Order: sequence, then structure tokens, then C-alpha cells
Amino acid sequence: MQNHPPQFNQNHLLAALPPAELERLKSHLELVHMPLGDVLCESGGRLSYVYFPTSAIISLHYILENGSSSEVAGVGNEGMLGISLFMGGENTPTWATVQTAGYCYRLKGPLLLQEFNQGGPLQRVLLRYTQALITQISQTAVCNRHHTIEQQLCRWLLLTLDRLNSQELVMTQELIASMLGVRREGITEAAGKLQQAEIIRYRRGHITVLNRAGLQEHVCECYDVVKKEFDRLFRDVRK
Amino acid sequence: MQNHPPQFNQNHLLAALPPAELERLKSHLELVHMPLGDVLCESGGRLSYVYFPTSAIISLHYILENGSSSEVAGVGNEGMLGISLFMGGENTPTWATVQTAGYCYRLKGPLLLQEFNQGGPLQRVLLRYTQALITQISQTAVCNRHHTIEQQLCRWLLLTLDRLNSQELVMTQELIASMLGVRREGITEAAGKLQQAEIIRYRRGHITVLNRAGLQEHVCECYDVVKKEFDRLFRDVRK
DNA sequence: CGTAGTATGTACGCTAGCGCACAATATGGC
DNA sequence: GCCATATTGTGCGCTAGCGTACATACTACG
Repeated sequence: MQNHPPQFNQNHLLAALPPAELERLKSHLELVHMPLGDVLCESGGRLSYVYFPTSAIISLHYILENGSSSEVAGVGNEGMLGISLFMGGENTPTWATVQTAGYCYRLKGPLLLQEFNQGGPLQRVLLRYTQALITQISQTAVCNRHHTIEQQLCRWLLLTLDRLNSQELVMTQELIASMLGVRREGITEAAGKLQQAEIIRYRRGHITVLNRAGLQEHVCECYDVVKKEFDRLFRDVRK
Repeated sequence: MQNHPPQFNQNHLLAALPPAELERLKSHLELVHMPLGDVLCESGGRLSYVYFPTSAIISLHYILENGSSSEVAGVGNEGMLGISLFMGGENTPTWATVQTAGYCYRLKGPLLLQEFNQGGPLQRVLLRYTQALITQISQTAVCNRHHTIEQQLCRWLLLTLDRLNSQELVMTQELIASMLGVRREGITEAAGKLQQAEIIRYRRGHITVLNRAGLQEHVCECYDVVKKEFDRLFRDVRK
């Protein structure tokens, strides 16, 4: 697991800011630990802070009337939670819960808004991130329609892996199922196949990835699309 | 069909601008007719213009490696095409094609960008729209996972209806199927049920909605969520 | 060290939607 | 008015994933 003390630049958005800009924000950035399962925002709820994860992962998901749910995107150290604060409307129908315990830096909403409205590099970075998030959500929509549970599991594992500095995720099959919006048994079956192929190993809430390349052989194209889009959008973000 | 001459304020985003702002843009807004099937943007392609539909409807969709496709959102008179121009990155993996022929006002990309960067009411309106678009895409993702073809067809018909001033859509079942990312036969079946219930009537590429309330009885919650979110975000947009 | 409770494995019938094949019917262009 | 073509109807068998039920196995905690 992640034992390093958190650093500002472990969050890619903070890291993408010009040093002077980050320096200015530092005194307002508060480090907080987020426990697994913590609900940061319910549907229609208002966030008081925006969160920049370093080691935590937050899941953006919807809960339907019949109780079933689906993740539309995850937010890890590549992003932030709380875009509705600067996009307008202040809240969304989305839920946000902690999917992997860890640390975030947080910033008071009004302060972020004020900074955003300066229109400088921070605005640029946040809008780019929002664009990347849209791609992620869109790809989830398409993937939900056309790809198998096994493919989607691989996508989800890879995206989660990219947000951690570890090959092990603390995660029950039940939880993964609710993220993907499928039955727990569906995950048991798909994960069983991957384990037989010696791509992953799991025991009661711990999944270890043995062979990342193996995941990439089983994943659908959706992972690559999202990954490349994030890379592309942040490669030249400072220009 | 729509025989009125197009007006600027038929597009809700343009209508939401303060009169002075709209006045300033008018001389740059060019009215163009968009024929059915026109591809405005391929995956990774760059738009030279942004488009504000009045009577046209544009579909944002993905095409997968295996050739299947799915719409992630539609853009009608409630919105605009080309958010990536101001969000950053200039292009996206999304395709944009004309789903219903009609008119759009278009604006040169660099000009829009310049206006956006003023940070005034236009920026506010465009960001709010983007937020609403995110809700629409998210809801599509969830709907794809959990709802039946019939429910999704109703959602799609209602959303499309809201963008037209007409009860009749010019639309083959084949086209609807490719939007929803399902088989054409699936649409034939679902549409058959709706026709038997006297909710719609169709003949070779023309669908007439006889009973809008009937559609709302068969639709899933997703329609309402999207609809309400658009209403909410634009109710107070000028404040 | 035993046990309660959580997590995972497995089985079975069921349904929605798929893929394919082909029939039937409408419509616009000649 | 006729025909080529686009559109819609229908009928298979098939599969992925669902819902349910219950068995097993791990592990944390007393």
C-alpha cells in the first residue's frame, strides 16, 4: 500500500499547475484522509469542498429508483471531485463515494470558484480535466452497451491500477459488481477466469494483479481510448 | 415540419444570452442548413465551427472497432456542438452526425474561443450547458446498463420530441437502432408495442407521436432526470 | 482456538436481446 | 403504373447475464 507521505504533486492536476500558482494555493489545501465507503455527495447534494485525491479513489455513480447502481466514472490522483462548483449549478444527480480509502487535498468551494474565475492556468487545467472526464463517462456508456463483463472488469481494474502505486487493490467482488452495475456472481465468474489465467489472484477482498499485460489482452478498446485521451489532454496542458 | 424562418432565440443557449451579448455575436452567426447524415466531426477530428441548432438535431456517438455504435448524447436547439473548442484539446473521440435535418447557426471556432475567454455571460452559459451535457451522457451510461429497449426508445423519442416543434419525426427504425446501439429488430418490436398501444404511429421512416403522456408512462426515470437537470441549470442562468 | 459473520463458489431456470435468414410491404423515380 | 430499393415484419436458435438459493471457505475477533 501507499506508505509515502502525500505530496501535492501526487495529484496530476495540482502537478500541472505552474509552480507559482500551486504555491499560492498550498496554504489553502488541506490534507484529509477518506475512509472507504464515505459518501461525499448524494444526488443533488452540495459539496463544500473540492477534492484532489492523491491516494484515495472516488467513484461517481448513479443510484436508480429500483436500487441498482452504476459507476459513470472514477476519480483518482489524475483528477478532482467537484467540477459542478465551477461548471455551474452547484450540484448534480451524481453520487460520490470513496471506493478506495486514502488521502485527498481539499479546497473550500468558494475559494476554488474565485480562483477559477481568474481565468488563468487553473481554469485551463480544470476545464481540460472536465473534458477528459466527459470522454471517460462517454466511454463507460458505450462499454456498458457493447462489452462483456470480463472486458469491463479488465477495464475497471486497469483504470483503478493506474490510480494506485500498487498492484494490490482492497476490493470485494460485491463492491466491484455494484460499480459495474452487474451481479456479484458475474464478477465471481469473470474474476475466476482471470485467476485461472494467472492474471490476477484474489483472496477475500484483496485483488493482486500478477500480469498487467494479461489484463490488456482481455480488455476492450475502451480502456485505451480513455487512457490516451487523458495523456493527450495533459501532455501540452501548460502551453 | 418546421416552416418558420429560423430565429436566433430558437436556440436556447443563444436565447439565454443578455441581449447586448447576442447583438454583438449576431453579425458573426451564420445560418446553415444541415442535411440528414452529414458528418460534422469524426473521432479525433477538428471542428472549424461551433454549431447552435435551431431545428437540426446532431447526434454525438462513438463507433467501436467492431463497427457497432452508440449515441452518448444528442444536441438540439437546447445546446451546441463543439464544446471541446473551449474546454481544451480541440477534439474528442466522439463522432457528430446530423440525425435530423434542419438549421444551425454557426460561429467560427477561434471567434468563439476569444469570446469564451472574456469570461462573461457567454462563458457562464456554455459551461452550464456542458454540465447539463455531462448529466445527459451519464444518464445514458446508466440507462444502457439497466433499462429495456422499450424504455430507452421512449426516452429517446421524448428527448427528440422536445427538440422539435412537431409530433412527427423523420426517422427509420434502422437509424434509431444505431443510435441506441441495439438491433433494428429490437426497435421494430418495441415500436410495435407502442403502436399497438396507440402511443405512436409509423410508416416507412416517419414516426408520429399520438399520445405523449403514453410515452411518459413507458419511459424510465432517465428522461426526467435529464429534463429536470436542463431546466434547473437554465432557469437561473442569467443571475 | 472456535465461531460469527463476511466473502466467494456453484448451480439452475429464466429472459432480454443477439445474429441470421428471409418474407412482406411501402414508396419514389422512371 | 411499375419496379427497384429501402423499410419493416417475423421466426428461428443461441448466449450473456439475471434472480434466486444455498454451499463453502476465509478471517477477524472474542
